[in-house]
Amino acid sequence: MSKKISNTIKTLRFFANEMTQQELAEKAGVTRQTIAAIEKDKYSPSLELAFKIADVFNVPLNEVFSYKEDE
Amino acid sequence: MSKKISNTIKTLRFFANEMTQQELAEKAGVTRQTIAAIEKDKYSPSLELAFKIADVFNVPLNEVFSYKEDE
DNA sequence: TCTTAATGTATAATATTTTTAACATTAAGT
DNA sequence: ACTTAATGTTAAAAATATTATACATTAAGA
Repeated sequence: MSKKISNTIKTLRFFANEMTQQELAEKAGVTRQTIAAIEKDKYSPSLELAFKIADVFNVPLNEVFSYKEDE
Repeated sequence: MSKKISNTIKTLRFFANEMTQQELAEKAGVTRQTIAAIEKDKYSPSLELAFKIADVFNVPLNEVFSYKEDE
């Protein structure tokens, strides 16, 4: 009944030449812990950070984050 | 040189039978002030709220929010 | 086996978003 | 002119995201 945000960051990192969390963090302008927390769904990022992460991978935001019913 | 988030909430409200800020706020589960602040670019919402707002209008997130170079 | 890079995790401090409450202004209808 | 709904706006509190620091674990290579 309720929707949740999920993401494909780990996969995207893997296909981006196995980019590390650290590298992604630097390119997105945040710390490694922030990336780790988001990857593990500890919390959902700000819209701005979501856009920045998508930009790093050169994909639209909806290829990184989706909002769907959680099964 | 820097990117900024902009949104089309006001327009979307207008085309959604002139939905008020108050109605949108209720449907998105936030207060009217939050909608007003976002409409006026006082700050960018959380990713979750961005998704909820898009859901209210039944459009993808990128039809509500965009992240582009500011002129 | 030893090192090292990468990741997992936790906690307290800081920053940002969101709420609550309040009052002002605008536009429309009567 | 009066009323009312909608919006503009502000300030302080509460909630959530992010940082900084620190230490543990894992996997891979020398």
